[in-house]
Amino acid sequence: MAARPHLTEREEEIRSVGASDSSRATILDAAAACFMAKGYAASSIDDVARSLGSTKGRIYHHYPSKGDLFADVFRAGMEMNYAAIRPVRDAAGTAVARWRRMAMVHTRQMIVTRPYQRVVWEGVELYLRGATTPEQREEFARLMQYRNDYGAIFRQVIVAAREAGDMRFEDPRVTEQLMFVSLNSPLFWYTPRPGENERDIEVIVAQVVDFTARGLGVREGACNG
Amino acid sequence: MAARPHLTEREEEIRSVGASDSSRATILDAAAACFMAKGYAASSIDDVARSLGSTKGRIYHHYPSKGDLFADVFRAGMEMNYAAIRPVRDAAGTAVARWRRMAMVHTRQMIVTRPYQRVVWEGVELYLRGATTPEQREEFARLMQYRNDYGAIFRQVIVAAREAGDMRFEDPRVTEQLMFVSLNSPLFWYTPRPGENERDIEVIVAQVVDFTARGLGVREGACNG
DNA sequence: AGTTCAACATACTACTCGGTATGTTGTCAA
DNA sequence: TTGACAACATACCGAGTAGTATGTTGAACT
Repeated sequence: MAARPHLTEREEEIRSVGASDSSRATILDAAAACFMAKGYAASSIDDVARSLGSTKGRIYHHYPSKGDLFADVFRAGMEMNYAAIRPVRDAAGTAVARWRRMAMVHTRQMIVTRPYQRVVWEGVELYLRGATTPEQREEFARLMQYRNDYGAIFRQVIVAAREAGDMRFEDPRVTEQLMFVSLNSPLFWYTPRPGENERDIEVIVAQVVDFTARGLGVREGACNG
Repeated sequence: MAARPHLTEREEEIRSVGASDSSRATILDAAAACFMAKGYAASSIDDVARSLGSTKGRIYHHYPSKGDLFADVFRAGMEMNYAAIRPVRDAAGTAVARWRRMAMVHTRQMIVTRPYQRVVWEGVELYLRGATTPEQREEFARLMQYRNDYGAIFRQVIVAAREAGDMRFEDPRVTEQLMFVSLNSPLFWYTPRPGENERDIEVIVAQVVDFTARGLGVREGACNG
């Protein structure tokens, strides 16, 4: 009988924390949607709360400030990206083949988790513009580091592909920027159509990745599987 | 003696209007810089005025509202783009050669007139998000038309190049988006270095255009001049 | 049954910002 | 010299907003 209460205690602790996390996740979704729709500065906490049918109290119970809420959406978006490319980043095959799979997964992410990814984009801009309070600046710096590491993964792969003779480009830094801007571009021009299915998305993803692959100078016939 | 006063009158009218326009141009520059630095929503009229060493009165004397000021920066940015590509858009040569010159001029514009072009970018986003008042919406609609016409010029050229067998891509609409996102990308990652000259900019422009050209499937050896 | 506490809602404050109403000044025509 | 007007500056108002302080409630725990 000593183990049961202990187990139940942990179960309920998990369920309790899970309930709180569930509410936080709901807030996070609403915040992502609101920040995407109106941008950070034009979005008010009341807007987010209204879209939830709640009031500010709920949000300030979970987040100390608007900036922290935004940062958490940023973090969640980046974690989604890491989780998405994890299965393919260490897969077997040539560097260019790995890159192609990573690029497709990444681009699909931009479409499927668009609200979060637009917050990531705006978060990067806010940081680069220095539009952050000193306290938030170090948290944003961590998130930027997180994001730069993600970029470095791609950069390593395309540099390896270039060394293997399967890509050709000049400055890796500039090329990384061009690559991400291309792969991320659905953030700005993709709008979900009613009755759209996964096939339609795959068609778009293919075009985006093909364009970017050619831009990176992928050798003709190198891994078109 | 009848012609002299008339001439002087016109001269002074021109000088007078020119002085007013000069003040407006100064305001426009400051507004573009401010909107670029902080974004539309986070920029206040007082911010713009402060950066001019003036007060709100000066701005509201020339512009009826913050939105109109923003729209005028938008318009000015687009006019710069039209003026920049005018000499090359109707030049002789193949479509792909015309495209390359247009692309280089356009990309250079993104770097040289960056504050204005970032406002153009944000203006497009504001319109697409519907973050405009009903009155401003029709002015923004005109500006969007203006911008879409500009995009159509490029689209016609790349479609012609494809028909000539010098490019290969699928959906022209998607491809146009990808092309502009690539060419515009210096807006987001270029930062002027101290002591940078025109050569350095040309190196960047070349990389951006090369990447985009390959992305558009420009045939190997087709116009690398 | 009573206590505690998480998860909110409500009420309020201090402050910013867009816009307006009005005052001031230099300039130019008559 | 004097009105008129453009080009601002100054003073002010109302609306919205981030953040806080406090009230409320249902559920778990004892």
